[in-house]
This record gives sequence, structure tokens and C-alpha cells, in this order.
Amino acid sequence: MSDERRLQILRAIVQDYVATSEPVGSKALLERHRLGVSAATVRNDMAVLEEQGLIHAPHTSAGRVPTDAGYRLFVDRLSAIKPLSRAEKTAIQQFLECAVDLDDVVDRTARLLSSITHQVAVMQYPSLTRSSVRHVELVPMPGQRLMVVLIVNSGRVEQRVVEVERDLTDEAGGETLSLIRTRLNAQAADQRLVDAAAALRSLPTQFEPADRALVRAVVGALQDALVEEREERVVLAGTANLVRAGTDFPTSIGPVLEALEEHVVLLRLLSSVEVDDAAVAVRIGQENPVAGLHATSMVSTRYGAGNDLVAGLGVVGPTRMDYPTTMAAVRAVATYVSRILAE
Amino acid sequence: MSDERRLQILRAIVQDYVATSEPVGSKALLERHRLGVSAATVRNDMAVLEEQGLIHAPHTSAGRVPTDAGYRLFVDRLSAIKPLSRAEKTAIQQFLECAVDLDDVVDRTARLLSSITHQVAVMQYPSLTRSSVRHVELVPMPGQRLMVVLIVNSGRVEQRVVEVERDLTDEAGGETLSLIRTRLNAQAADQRLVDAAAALRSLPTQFEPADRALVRAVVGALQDALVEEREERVVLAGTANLVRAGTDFPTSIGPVLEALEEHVVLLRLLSSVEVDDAAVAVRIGQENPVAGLHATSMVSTRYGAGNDLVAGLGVVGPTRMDYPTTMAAVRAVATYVSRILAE
DNA sequence: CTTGGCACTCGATGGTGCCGAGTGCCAGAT
DNA sequence: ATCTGGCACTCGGCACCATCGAGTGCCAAG
Repeated sequence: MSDERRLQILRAIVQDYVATSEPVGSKALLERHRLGVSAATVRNDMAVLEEQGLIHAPHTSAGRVPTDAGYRLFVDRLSAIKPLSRAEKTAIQQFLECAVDLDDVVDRTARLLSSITHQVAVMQYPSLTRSSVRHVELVPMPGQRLMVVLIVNSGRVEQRVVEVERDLTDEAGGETLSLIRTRLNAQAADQRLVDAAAALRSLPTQFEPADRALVRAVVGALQDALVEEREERVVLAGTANLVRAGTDFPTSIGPVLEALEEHVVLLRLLSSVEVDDAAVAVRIGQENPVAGLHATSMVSTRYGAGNDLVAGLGVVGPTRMDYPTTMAAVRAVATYVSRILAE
Repeated sequence: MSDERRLQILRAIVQDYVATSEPVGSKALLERHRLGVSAATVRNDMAVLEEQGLIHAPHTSAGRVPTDAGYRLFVDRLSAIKPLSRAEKTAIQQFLECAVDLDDVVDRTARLLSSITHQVAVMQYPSLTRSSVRHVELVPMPGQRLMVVLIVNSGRVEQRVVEVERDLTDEAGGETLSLIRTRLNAQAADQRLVDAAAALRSLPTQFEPADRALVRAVVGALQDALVEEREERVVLAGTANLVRAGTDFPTSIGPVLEALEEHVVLLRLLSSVEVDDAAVAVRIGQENPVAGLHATSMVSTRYGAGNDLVAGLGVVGPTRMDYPTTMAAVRAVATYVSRILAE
């Protein structure tokens, strides 16, 4: 059963290549790993691995380099996520704890992640869709207009201004608004955004005919704000790390930078990972649907306050990456930022 | 008066160097510009220019390259901002016109600026400090807490939660809040943020002693929101352009990317340009206070809805940059985005 | 003050040869 | 059947070298 040994050799190749960034040859492998066999045997096994498309030789007389498929196998079967040390964990926690508001949490998290992985951190702002409603506020404005303010438990605020048929800045208008506000919040508060949108649909019918148009306008604006995800932002940190890793990219880091600027695309990438809770997703090289990222790997997971894994976060780096460590870092950071957000 | 001719030679050197990115020698200069003198004369003048610190030879037998001081002189006295063509102007206008909201305006503007200048665009979000208050809203929350919401005319919303001494969710609390809200808005609405902060200082004294602590807490939170500029964000676009211009940077683009990630620093750079309306500010090389940007130039100006030039916008690129064209582009984009925002 | 001429400098370019890591393959050992 | 040592071969990387040419500074003459 030399199958087993071949996989060990693959693992060794990946580890060495990640460590040295140079193609690894049979001899060098023997020096660093005490496999109980000779160089010739290793060479034979390497030939098989190459046949299977797991490794590849840049040119005739050079060592081997893992292919995307090789990394994939390594990640799936040959490595375990390497847990962080206690010291690292407390450092993460302390760094995140002194954040003063949501923006600061996101900013700090992204910087932290990039600095401990030495790669580009990508972090989605907590998304509306999975959050819940904290409060809805109605603000009458001059000129027969009404501002609808939606406050989400993630701390985000959305607002819409609607035109209404009458001026609400007077006494009577205030009472009407107060009534609407109360019922609105009774229906929507603490609901998930999607649920709130559904729950509000029947609200107009609970009011007297005279007020229905008004309520309908308010609910319409609110549903717009509830459903639309346009405030979904993504922040980057550590793009300078790409330069350091520049030699790992076949052509140049230009296309990578370009791809990273397409925030919409990044969002899709972050969102489209499978929903396995607490799992860290890895996209390796060509597995990435974006051409600019074909020479990169993306390690990502989800995070969010409480049980709702509201948004995605991860890193982008060269395929030649220390996957176990990176995966551990991403998972740990996601865990801690979730904990911070939960309060 | 050969002083004049020397400046023309400097101008020619800058233009050629910008165009070819290669040190320009006396002979090459004669081919591209019909100066009425011989190569030897040009050489003599170049020697003088070098003595004055305006140009510099990378090594003994190479052409000359402008120094920061040379560019400075060129920008100040030897060039005129090159107006854009009509076609370019309408293209800018059309591209910006189809933006759907504030975020979209900012996003499109930054991308546009980077794509027409082929450099990194830097754009500050409309700043709070110069905007004015549209409305202040008070929202009672369970647990003796009160949410203070500040709505700014730029469309931005700031919120603070304050602890208060009594529960305000009941009838009496609602009336008190209503009173505070009315006076608050009477004082602050339509004021510039700084003015509003000042105007509110005396508000607590206008209330009965029983309510003063409450009002003071509200005003405190509000002033915090008014004064603090922390929501000031900056967006970048076209960082990939740095790669293309990579050869212009002595070491690598790494430090530049790092500097660009320090949004706080960028904001300070954008804000600290002199307030000459409609002027385009240029910071060349070492003039930049940030070490990472010592090999770059920053061309920036201010923009904003109406007469208030609320925020800054500009580009960062190598010192070897086509200043007249870049300055024109920055100015034009600022003008058009201001126009869009004015509606 | 300008100009042509001249000797000199120095980076860039391209060719050459060597070195060594690494391979594939094969015959013999286990 | 599998592993091992040996051997011939490949090929990129590096150092060395010679050449080339754009460009300079300087000087003497116009």
C-alpha cells in the first residue's frame, strides 16, 4: 500500500514549498522529512503524483510544485487546522475589545486578520438580510414628507423619505404617527428583516381607511429598505501584503488588485460559500470564478452576532499559502468578532 | 537673459520625461523640441539647472530627470491646466448622472477619476463638519436608554445611545421628549454642524431643573456626534494602476499601498489643502508629509454640493505624472460631482 | 555667449561557459 | 513486486566579459 506514502510525500512537498517557495526536489525532501525511503523511490512516487495531476515540474530539471488539485487534496485530507496558541487568542480578543463602534470593529478586524495572516483580508459588513429590526422611527419633515428610519440590530441605520398626502408636523399628525409607530414596532421589532417585511404586509388593513394610504407608503419605504441590500459593503486590509508575495504570481499582481477592487464581485464570493456553520471554506486557484483571482486562494468563513452568521470574512492570498495556519486564523477571528458583535 | 531659455529647457525636460519615462539627454531634447540652439548650449544650461537643484542625473552618463523642485517649478510657472475636450466633459457628466444614490455617486466618481487619469483616485465622503443639520430625533428605548439620531443634509445619519435616569417609554416621558425634540430642532436644524454644536450649549438652561440632566445627556451625545468626524470615510479606486506605474517607484509599490491603507492619514491629506476655492492643490514627492508617499504626487481639490466645498478628492500617482492633464481631470470631475450633488 | 569637437564614463545588452540541482531510467538487491 | 544506487542527461541561473552607444564635461575657437 504505497498509496499512503505517496500522499505523505505530497504533504511534504506542499509543506516544503510553502515554507521555502522553491520547487522541491527529491533530495531536499529527504533532508527535511525522515521518510524511510531513498531518493529514487521518492522520484518514482513523484512521477506518479505528477501523472495524477497533483504536482507539476516548472521545467525539466527543477523540483516539483503542487498544482491546484494538489493543494485541494492537501487541504481536504492531509492537513488539520492548526489551532492558535493561547497567547495569540488573547491578543486577538484584546485588540478587538477596544473597538468603539461598528465601523471600528470592522476596521480592526480586517487589519488584524491581514496582519496575522500576512495576506489581504476581505470583510463584508454585517448584512441586513439576516439581521433583525431593532426599531423603526418616523420623522415628519416639512413639505408633506416623512422620513422613515430603520434601525437594525447590527447597529446599521437605513433611511427613506416618502412623499405623503398631508402635512404631519402638526398635533394631529403627531398622534397619527405615534399610533403607526407603535403598531409598526409591535409588528416588526426583533423580527428578522425578511420576516418583518412579511409581517408588515397586512399592517395597512389594521388602520382606518383615511390613514391607509399613509401607512401603505410607510410600509412600502420600509420594505424597500428591508429587502434591498445595497448598503452591503466590503472592506479590504493588507493589500500591501500582495507586494511581498508578488513573486508567487505568474504575471503580476495587477489583475489581482483589479479583481479586489470589484467589491460587488468580492461580496458574491464571500456570500456564495456553503452555509456549513463554523466551517472554513477554501477556494483554490482556478476554483475561483473570477479570472483575476485564478492565481490566488481565498479562505473564508461566516460570522455574525449570535447564531445568525450574518456576513462573510476571509483572506485572499497566493495559492502557495500556509493553509492550516490561515484557516485557523480566519476561524478564530470570525469567532471573536462574532463574540464582540453579540453584545 | 538666458534665464528664460533655461526654463523652457526645464519644461521640455519635464514633458519629455513624462512622455517617455526615460532620462532625457541634450540630443534627444533637440530632436523633439526646436530650440534654436545647439546641444552643447543645452548641456551648459542643464548643468546650471542641475546646480539649482531642478534636475538631476541618475548616473554619470545618463540624461536628466526632474527633481521634486523641478516639477514644482513646472507646475507653478511653466504649465497651464489643459482643459478637457467637450467630448470628455459630456462623457464625465453622463457617467455620473446615472448614479442612483450617494454611495453610487462616490463610487462612480472615484472609478471615473482613476480611469481617466490612470492613477489612484482618492475621494473623501462628504464630511459632516461642513454640512448642516436636517433633523434630530429622539427614540426612547427599553432599559432607561435613549437613542439620539442626527440626520445631516448630506443624507448621512449618526446615532448615539445614552443612559438616562428614568424610563421614557411611558406617556409622560413621551411628552417630555416631544418638548425636547421640538426645541432641539428649533435650535439646531439647518445650522452648520459646528454652529449647531455651539447653539445647543445653552439649551439645558431653558428647561426645568428636573429635566436638565436629561437634556444635558442628550446634548452631550449630540455634540459628540456633531464634532466627531469619525464617520468620515475615504474610498480608493484604481490601485491597480500603481502596478502599471511600478517602474516609477524607486523601491516598490509596497510602501505606497501601505500608506494608502491608512485612511485616516489620507483624510488628513485631503483636508489639509489650502481652501482656495476652485484651486487644484499639488503635493509633489517629498512635500508629502507621509513617508510612504515620498515618491508620489497628490493632486487634489475640494468638492461639495452648492457653495460649501464639503470634502476633498484627488489622485495619487508617481511624481512623473502629466500634471496639466491630471489637474484638469481632477478639477473637472470635482466640478461635475458637485453639480450632481447639488440636486 | 555659443558652438563643434573630443575624450571619457557607465549602464545596458548579449554571448559564453560553468555549475549544480534535479530528473528518468535501468540493473541489481531485497 | 518493490526499493535502491548509479549514471547520463537537461537546463536554468550566475558570473564573466566584451561591446556599444547615449550622454557628459571641458576646452578652444568663433
